[in-house]
Amino acid sequence: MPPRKTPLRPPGRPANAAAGGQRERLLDAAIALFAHRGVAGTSLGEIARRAHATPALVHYYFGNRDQLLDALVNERIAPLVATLGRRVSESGADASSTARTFVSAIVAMLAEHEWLPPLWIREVLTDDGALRERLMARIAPEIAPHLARRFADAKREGALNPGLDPRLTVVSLIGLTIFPLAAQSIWKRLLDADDVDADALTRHTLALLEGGIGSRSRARPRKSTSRRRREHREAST
Amino acid sequence: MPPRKTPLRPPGRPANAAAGGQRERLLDAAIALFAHRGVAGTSLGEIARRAHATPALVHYYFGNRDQLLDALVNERIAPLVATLGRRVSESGADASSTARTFVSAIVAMLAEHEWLPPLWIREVLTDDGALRERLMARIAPEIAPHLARRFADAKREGALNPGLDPRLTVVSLIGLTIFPLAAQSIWKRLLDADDVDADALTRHTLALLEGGIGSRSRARPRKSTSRRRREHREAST
DNA sequence: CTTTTATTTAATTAACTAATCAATTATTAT
DNA sequence: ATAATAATTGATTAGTTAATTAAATAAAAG
Repeated sequence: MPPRKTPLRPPGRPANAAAGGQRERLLDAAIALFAHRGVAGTSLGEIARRAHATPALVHYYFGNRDQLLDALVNERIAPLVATLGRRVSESGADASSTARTFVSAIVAMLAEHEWLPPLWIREVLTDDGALRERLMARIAPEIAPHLARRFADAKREGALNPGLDPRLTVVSLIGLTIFPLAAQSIWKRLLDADDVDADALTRHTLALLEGGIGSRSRARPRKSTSRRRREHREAST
Repeated sequence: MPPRKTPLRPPGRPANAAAGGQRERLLDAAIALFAHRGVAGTSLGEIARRAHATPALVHYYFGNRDQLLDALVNERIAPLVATLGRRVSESGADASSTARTFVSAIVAMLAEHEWLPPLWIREVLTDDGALRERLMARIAPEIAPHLARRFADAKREGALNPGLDPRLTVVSLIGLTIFPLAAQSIWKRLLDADDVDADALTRHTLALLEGGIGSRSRARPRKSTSRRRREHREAST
């Protein structure tokens, strides 16, 4: 009585070649959906549907949601972070160049894998994010503390802006990169900035890190009202 | 047959005074839960329970989830943003002082209302966030474009670091403030930075905006033809 | 005393969702 | 060829949870 809608694909093992890489396709679908609607908001069935497969197949390959997440972290995220870590630790020893390398590398990486910023925001930044513990335990410690140590050393040697906290400097760098990429759709609409691409973001951010917000080449309008007492710094070039 | 567990409170209007401000308590509970588990991840029943009320009461006051969100935005978020907007637009006309005012004011505001950063991250930044459209439509336009215009003017007058994009400058400022506050629990743990409070963040961020990451007082490492010039001055530890 | 307001309990309605099984077919190894 | 294994499906089950409404009740306001 239930008229078969359209037996899209009959059961049984499919004639090979066509079916190549179902598992990877499932991972792709999972990533895309997780980035869009969050891990908690995505059912295994949806993942399957998006990959033109069935819920049972997801179960076949991954067992359950948790193991799916493990696979996702191990096979898709960890390698990216490892590469980033390698690049940063190979960068020059001085703090500024480390920071520059980090910014360029992370922007490039996030721009190439556009699913990563939203996923990060949702599932790492968020208190009950499904990836937070996994990433905190395994991959974040490879980069952040390392950077913080470098900045602390630099500060001790007087090579860092003395007003900065080395640890917050790490946080600032992440805020200056992940956040803008994750929020793209908002500010592009709000500020009419469709023309801005990853490269422009990198250049802008590097300029900010290089010289701060104000222009060095001009006499600052002396503004006595605020606490701008500290005119000790030499605006040398 | 079902033995009445404990009729915690009998039906009917309660002896007044004790019950004052149920509605506000429901809003408080909603905010706290939304910040923790997200709007989609919070049932009206949970909100009620946290406010020591019943699901039906939520319905009585707000009708449905959507109207609850409206109330939340109108009564709790919009006023905060309006105040912020006022402060920024009253700030001095030059770009640097506007930026400084924005940073101090937004950090103070977010630190005072700790539910706001996580809520923002989850429900505004996120593609399907429950607050995105509401905020984009009503309150974001009051601040961001205004700032962008100021920075654009400043750049034209040579009062802004010429490497900066005025629109991205707005984005950077937000990334430097909301993000660190939203991610506190992560970096405090990861970087062992429990001592850092909102004030320290403000100072750090203002210093970064003032002078960038490097120290001005030192001879810059002469531009060695490429960055391959990494001598191992590797400090201790 | 009547009406309105605030509040509860209980019932109704409406979904999904994850997980597992048994059946089915293709491929590979023998 | 045949048997074993791998890949895949549809169907079923059972568990969960949520929003909404209706009816009941008590206090407060008029």
